[in-house]
Amino acid sequence: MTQPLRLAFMGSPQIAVDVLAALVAASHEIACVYSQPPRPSGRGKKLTPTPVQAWAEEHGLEVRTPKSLKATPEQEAFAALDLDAAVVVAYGLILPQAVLDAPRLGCLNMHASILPRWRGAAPIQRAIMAGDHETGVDAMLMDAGLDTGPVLMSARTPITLATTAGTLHDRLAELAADLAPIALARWADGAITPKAQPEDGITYAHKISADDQLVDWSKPAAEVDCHIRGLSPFPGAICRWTPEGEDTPVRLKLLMSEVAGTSGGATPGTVLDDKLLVACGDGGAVRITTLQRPGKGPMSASVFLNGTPIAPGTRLSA
RNA sequence: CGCGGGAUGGAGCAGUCCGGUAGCUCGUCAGGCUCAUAACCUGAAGGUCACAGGUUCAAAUCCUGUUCCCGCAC
Repeated sequence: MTQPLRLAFMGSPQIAVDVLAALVAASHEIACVYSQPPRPSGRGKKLTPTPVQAWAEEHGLEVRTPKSLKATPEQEAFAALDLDAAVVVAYGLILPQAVLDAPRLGCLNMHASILPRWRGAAPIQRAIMAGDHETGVDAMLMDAGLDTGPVLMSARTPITLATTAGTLHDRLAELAADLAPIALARWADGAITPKAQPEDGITYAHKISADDQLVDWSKPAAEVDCHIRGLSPFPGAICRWTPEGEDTPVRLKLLMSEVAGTSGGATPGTVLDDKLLVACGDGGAVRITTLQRPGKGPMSASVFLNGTPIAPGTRLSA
């Protein structure tokens, strides 16, 4: 193994914590941790630090939470750390050129897709939603573009019909935590030649919007299923259901499903049996197996239906 | 004080507005039917209705306070 390196770590969500922990375990010196500033969140709208900040403070690491790195003083403070390298995982801030150039070995980013596919904010969800059969983690050298830098190393993992954004996230976090120290060490040793990303196959993983959550029943069953799994458990695929005898639709969050049966020509969105088999657009159908309603936690469909039967013929909308 | 929902046998819910016998679906247990079953039939067990006060002849239900849980927002 190589010499310990003097590093800065930049990241915000849980997946970044796993990588940070791996770097600490690999005996690198973490000179400073950067994370997004605490935001009002959680019930009661309390100011909550990011998972990375919380973890770093627990482990006695210095934490900085600037709103932006555009200001010269911030950049000078960063340069003054006199770093070998910075490791960036889902930080959420743009790194100006001055920051990218400051560390001796540059800035390494761990990205949760096989680039150039799914550059951007939500690669995990987008890969499942698009029906990809494989994804992975890339370690790459950052440049000024959005996830455009040359790739150092990759780790791949399959996506199956049982994969959700949640399980995939955990799997990729593991891979990223394994890969980061290795890629860093080999890069520091000069053992890797960075490989420019292919020109072909570029896609962008745009942030999930509220509209992206809505289920479009007119799509083929397989796509509806991927859509549901790709947004589970967060932020969740949404459809609306109007209980019998009421006017106001209830927002249902669909968390797990499987392709099953046929629509028999029924209008997409029609419930076909008493176990939440829903007609889709290609003559196929999807069975909802886990769901959640407002004010309640996630529930398997059978449990949900015990207290809230939904009759065949009921129409679900987006 | 960000907004909102909730606490009722083991699970999910109704009942609360308009106080008066604890209800539904499922599970569990026993028995039956069946070549057989997660199917079907019959029966049974299991609840201080979150907690504490108050009003009342009478409170799951009305009033006051408390605790705990959850959704939205990320």
